Amino acid sequence: MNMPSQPTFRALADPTRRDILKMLAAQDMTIADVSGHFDMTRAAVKKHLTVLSDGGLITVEARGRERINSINPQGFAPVLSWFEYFDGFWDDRLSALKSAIEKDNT
Amino acid sequence: MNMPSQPTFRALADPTRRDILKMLAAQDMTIADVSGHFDMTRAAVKKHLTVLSDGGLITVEARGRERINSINPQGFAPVLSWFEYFDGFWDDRLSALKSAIEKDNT
DNA sequence: TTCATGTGATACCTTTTGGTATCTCATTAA
DNA sequence: TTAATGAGATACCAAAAGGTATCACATGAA
Repeated sequence: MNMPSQPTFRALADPTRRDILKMLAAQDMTIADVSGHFDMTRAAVKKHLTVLSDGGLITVEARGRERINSINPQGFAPVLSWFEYFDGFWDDRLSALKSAIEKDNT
Repeated sequence: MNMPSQPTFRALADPTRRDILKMLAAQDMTIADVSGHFDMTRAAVKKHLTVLSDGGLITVEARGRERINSINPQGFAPVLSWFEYFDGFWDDRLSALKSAIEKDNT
């Protein structure tokens, strides 16, 4: 029943795709919308969107001749559950990790 | 002050490297130790360890002619803090996400 | 209908990536 | 001192990844 997590990790590995996810978190966008924010061809953006879709991180819905790309929160589950594996080993180190996150966000 | 997160995301993108991290979570290991668990050359494993080190996910300490590889919990901070960006957008969807994680772990 | 627009799909190119083979160096044991 | 052992470094290779260029197709507006 577990989704394979590899396509999701792979989708997150590229900085352009992570930027796209941030944009889609703010609002749904067509491919043309997304392309307008990057210095690359629409075809390249389309490829990134396909990878994101394969990773389950976005969903695509047709509306007329447009394709609405939306972020899919559930798609993050495989990654987050993978991280949870380590919780058991970090009983005492976990607080150090959390403070590290605080610093990183400063 | 922010560490660049790209090397970390990149390090996590490979399934072999994620397996190595799980092994190192259980116990520190030399390169030979890690290599014993995979059907690939020591040189290939060494490359993976270098990528993990570049991503800040492990630390390496010399002990005699051996190199002890240890997991570095703080190294996960850039990734976890990246995920936190989305929390603001998922105020209401967050519960759906969490239940999705539960399912994924079943 | 006619034409512009949003998208899909394919071929092609360059760089990166994951892997092997091989040689060398440093350290430890005999 | 002399092996044997653990590891680093380099060259090399095939496949995957990120990108462009280009053509085809469906939909909406005039």
